[in-house]
Amino acid sequence: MGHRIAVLALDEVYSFDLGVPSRIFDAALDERGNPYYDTVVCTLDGNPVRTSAGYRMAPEHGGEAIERADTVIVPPTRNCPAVGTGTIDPRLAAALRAAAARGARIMSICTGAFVLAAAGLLDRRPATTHWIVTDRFRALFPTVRLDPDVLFVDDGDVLTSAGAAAGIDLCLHMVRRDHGSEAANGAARRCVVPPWREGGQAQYIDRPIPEMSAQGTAPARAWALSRLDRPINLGEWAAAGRMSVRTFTRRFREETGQSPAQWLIQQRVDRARHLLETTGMPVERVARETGFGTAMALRKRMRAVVGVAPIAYRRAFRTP
DNA sequence: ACCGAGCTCCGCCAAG
DNA sequence: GTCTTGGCGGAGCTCG
Repeated sequence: MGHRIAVLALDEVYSFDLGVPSRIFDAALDERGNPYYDTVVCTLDGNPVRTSAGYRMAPEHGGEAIERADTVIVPPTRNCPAVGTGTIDPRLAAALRAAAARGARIMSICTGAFVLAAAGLLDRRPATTHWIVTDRFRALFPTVRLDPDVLFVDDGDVLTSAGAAAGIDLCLHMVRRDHGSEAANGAARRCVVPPWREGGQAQYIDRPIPEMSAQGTAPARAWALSRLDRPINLGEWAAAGRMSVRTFTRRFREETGQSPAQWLIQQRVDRARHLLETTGMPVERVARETGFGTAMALRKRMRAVVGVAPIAYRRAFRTP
């Protein structure tokens, strides 16, 4: 069996967040259609817990699922004691610490980060949580390097994500990290969600629903994607969107949460990943086709965004 | 390792 | 009065 994931339901767990991991991970399939992950929902002692939505959830697994898991996921709960007092049930803390100590990955969604922090798993480490509880979190856990502005934070064996839907982004990110962007794209397609948003993207976007075509920067983004292999400077890009440079950059950030240049690098890296995974194209050529120009520029960006060099990325994810 | 030219981002502000 | 636009310039970055 593949990678085992245990989603830990605590009392008054939010049912939406509880359901996200199994939905995404069950949709991550290899080229033969076999699942990469084995995802189960459990409670600490195997007993039913209340959900936030007025029904009880009777799990088929208890603490043993946590002991076996390669990844443990903590979704948020309503009236979470960790948010109120900064403390949690000692048995819960012990179970999470034991899992981390044996090398399991620990991940939280939304205010689940309070539980990880209360278990001492985030001390002096970078993390995020829902933007609305930023002050509360800082007051309770001053040693955690909280970044309230991003969708999720991947610190290797500890991953935290922002409010609700950012859990989807983090799950997709994990699939991508483990099995490459083709696998993550496949899972996203099967779940009919957008392929992904990068972790660094802003939590708070003025206009979350980018209006279709209308006015706005959407047509300019499409234009950029159609000529991604060529250099694009801000002036001509803004002109393509029929706006001044100032208005263009302003609207762009409002609509995407990223600056135009950041977004462009993101798109180019995404395309480079795709080419590295699905073709044997030399790195120099991949760099040209993705608008980076030189292999050196591509290497630099890959390292910054993905953390590995192009060749290493291909070795890890090329499907024969 | 360093440097300078050029580009990007964004706060500020005046104009529509 | 309020909102949007876009020019300006400084800080910071990238590239050769």
